[in-house]
Amino acid sequence: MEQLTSRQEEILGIVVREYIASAVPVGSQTIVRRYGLGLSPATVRNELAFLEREGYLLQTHASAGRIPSDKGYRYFVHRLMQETELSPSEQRMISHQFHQVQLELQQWMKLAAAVLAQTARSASLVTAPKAPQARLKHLEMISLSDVTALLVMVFQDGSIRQQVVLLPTPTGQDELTKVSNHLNELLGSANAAEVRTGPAATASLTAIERHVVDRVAETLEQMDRRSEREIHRDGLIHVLRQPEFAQVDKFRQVVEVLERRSLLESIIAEVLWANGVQVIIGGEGRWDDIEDYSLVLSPYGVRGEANGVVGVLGPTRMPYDRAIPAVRFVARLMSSLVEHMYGY
Amino acid sequence: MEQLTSRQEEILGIVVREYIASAVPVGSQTIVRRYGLGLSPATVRNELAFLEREGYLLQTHASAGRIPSDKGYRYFVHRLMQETELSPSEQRMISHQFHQVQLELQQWMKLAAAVLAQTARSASLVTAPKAPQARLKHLEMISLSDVTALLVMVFQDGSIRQQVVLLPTPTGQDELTKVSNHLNELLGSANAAEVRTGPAATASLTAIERHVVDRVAETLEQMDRRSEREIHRDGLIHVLRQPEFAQVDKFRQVVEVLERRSLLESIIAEVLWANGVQVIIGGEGRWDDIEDYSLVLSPYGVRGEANGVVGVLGPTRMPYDRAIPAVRFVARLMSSLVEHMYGY
DNA sequence: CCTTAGCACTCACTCATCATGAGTGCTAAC
DNA sequence: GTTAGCACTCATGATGAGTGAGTGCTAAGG
Repeated sequence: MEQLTSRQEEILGIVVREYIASAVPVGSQTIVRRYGLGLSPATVRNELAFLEREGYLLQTHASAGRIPSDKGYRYFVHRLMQETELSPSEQRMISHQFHQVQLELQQWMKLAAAVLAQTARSASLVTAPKAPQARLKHLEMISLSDVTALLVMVFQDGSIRQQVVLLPTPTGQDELTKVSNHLNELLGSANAAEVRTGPAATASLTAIERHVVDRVAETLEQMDRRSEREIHRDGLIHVLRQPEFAQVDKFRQVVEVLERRSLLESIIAEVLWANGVQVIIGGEGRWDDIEDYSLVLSPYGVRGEANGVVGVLGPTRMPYDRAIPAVRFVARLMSSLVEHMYGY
Repeated sequence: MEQLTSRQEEILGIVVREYIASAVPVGSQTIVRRYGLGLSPATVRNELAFLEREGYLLQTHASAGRIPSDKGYRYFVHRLMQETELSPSEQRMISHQFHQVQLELQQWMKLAAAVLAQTARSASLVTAPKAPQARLKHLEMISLSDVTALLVMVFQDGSIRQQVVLLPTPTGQDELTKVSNHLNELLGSANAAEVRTGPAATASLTAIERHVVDRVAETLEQMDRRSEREIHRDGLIHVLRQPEFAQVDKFRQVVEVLERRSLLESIIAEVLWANGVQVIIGGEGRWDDIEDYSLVLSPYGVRGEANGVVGVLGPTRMPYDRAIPAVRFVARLMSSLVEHMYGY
C-alpha cells in the first residue's frame, strides 16, 4: 500500500466518513463546502481523480461523486482511524449491564449480542466459548422415573449438556447418585479417547454405568467432531435500515450468511487464532459471499483452554469507529467471564 | 360466518389455493382455463363478485383479479381444508431425524425449528418448555478455583442454569460437594417462596450455604418474574423469498416482530392455554403489528407442568396445508420429549 | 509546478405521456 | 340461472424530455 500525501489522506478520510454517515456518493463540492480545507473544488477533484486511479475510491457512474472502495476502507481503518476506545461513560454503562446479571454464560452471550448490536448499530454475533478438545468436568444423574433419568454433563469449557437417558433397568435416585459419584471418580476431566480407553473402559461396571459411559463418550466425540458452535445473533434490524439493502436480494444475502452457518464457521475458525480485533472488509477476496459486507470480529477467552468469537456484520459502509472499539470492549468482558470459569 | 353454496366454496378454494401458489391475483379466466368446472368466465365472475360482496375476497384495484381476504383465508382454513396430516413418509423422515440426536432439549428445539422452517417453508419459532412456577430439582457445585465455583441448577421443567459464584471463603471441592448435598436435601423441589421461607431459611447454614441459597432464590424469582422464554428461530430466509416482501419495509416488520419479542410473548402466552394448532390470520384484529402475517402455532408439553410453543410465521398467503400438519406433528414430537422429562 | 476558473459533457433521476392488456361489471339474449 | 358481447378501468412498462450534481480537461494565474 503506497504512501499518500497528508492532503490525500485527509480527503480520503473525509470521503469515507462522509459516505459512512450519509450513504450518498461524495463530490468535490460537498467536501469543500462542508470541510473548508482552503482548497477549490477543482483541486479536490484532481486529488479525487488520483485516489480513484490508485484504487482507493470508486464511482458508481461517470458523473457521480466518489465512494470508498474496499481498499479505501482498509486504508482508512488501518492508517487513518486513531485507535479509539468507547467513551468512559459508555464503558461504564456496558460494564454495569453485565454485572447486573450474574456471572452466567448464557446471559452474558445474549447481553453481548444485544450490546454490540446497539453500540455498533449492526447485526451482531457471539459464539459460546469452546475448548479445542472437549473434557468432562462433572456429571450428574437425576431420576425422572423408574426407567428414565436426566444425565447432566458439565464440561471443562463451561458448556453443559443435558439428556434424557432410558435406563436398562428400573433404578432409583439413590442408586443413580452412586453411579454419578463412581463415574465422576473414573472420568474426572477425561477427553473422548480417555473415556473410551481409560479406567472406565476396563473397570467392572454395572449395566447402567456402562450405558452412561457410552453416552458420555458419544457426546464428547460429537463435540469434538462438530466444529459447529452455538451462535447468538441480534440486531438484524439495524442492517435492514441501511439504504444499501433497499432491494431485498441484497438483504437476502445477509440472512443467508447468518442462517447458513458454514461460511461464518470458516471465518470464525480463523479469527479464533488471531490476536485482537480483526476487520474483514468486503470478503478480502477470499469469501465471495460477503463481498459487500464487512465483519469486525474478535476472539475472546483463554488461549488454549476455551475461546469464542464476538463481532458484528454490516455493509462495508460500516461505522468502524464505533464497531471496532465496541467489539474490543465486549471481547474483553467476555474474556473475563471465561477466566473466571477457569479459576483465574 | 354464512353458509356458501358448494360452488362458491369450490371457487373460493380455487382462488385461495391458486393465490397461495402463485402470489398473483386470480381472475375468472384463469379459473375456467385451469380448472374447467364447466362454467363460463361470466358465471365465475358473478360468483366472484358475490364472494367479494360478502368479504371473502378483495381486489387490489378495480380491474385486477381477486385475492383472498383474511376472512377468506379463515373460511378456507376452517371449512375447506380437510384436516390433513403429513405424508407417512415425511413423518417417518422427521421422526428419524429427531431420534438421531439423543433425547436432548437444546438439540430438539433446534431441530424442531429447522424442520418446521423446511416443511412449512416459513420462518419458524420454538420456545423452550417452561413451568408456570419454577422449582429447583437439583443443584451442584463444582470447584473452579479456591474462591470460585460453578453453581449448576437443574429445574423441574428441564431447564438448566449455570453461574459462576464467588465464594466468601476459600473452599475445595470436597466441601462444595457437602454443601451441594446438604442444600439438595433442604431445597428439593422448592419454589422461590419455599426457598425463602422453608427449612433452608431457618436451618443454621454456613456462609457459603447461605450465599448459595440466596442465589437459588434469586434465580427462581427471576425465572418466575420474567415471562420471557428462550425462542429459537429459523427459516427467515423463506419469508424473504416471498414476493410480498419485495419492498424492504414490509420485511422490516417481520424482523421487528421476531427480534422485539414483546409481541410474540403476548401471543405465545395465549396459545399456551389453547388446545391444538392455532391459526392466527392477519392479526385477527387484535395485533396490529402482524396484520399482514399469519401465525400457525401449537402448544406442546405437559399440561400444568411445563409447556412451550412451536410454530411458524409467514405472510397471510401461507401454505396452510403444509404448515398446519407440520406444526401439529412437531408439537407432538416435542410433547413426547417433555413427557419423558417428567417421567411419563 | 501547483492551483483554480471556466466550460462542455455525462448520466442517473423524475415526471409526464402513451399504448397494452388482463380483468371487470353490466346488459341482453339463450 | 347461464353466457356472449361490450364498454370501461387501471396497473404496468416503454419512451422521451428536462434537471442538476458532478465530472474531466484546458488554459490562465500565483
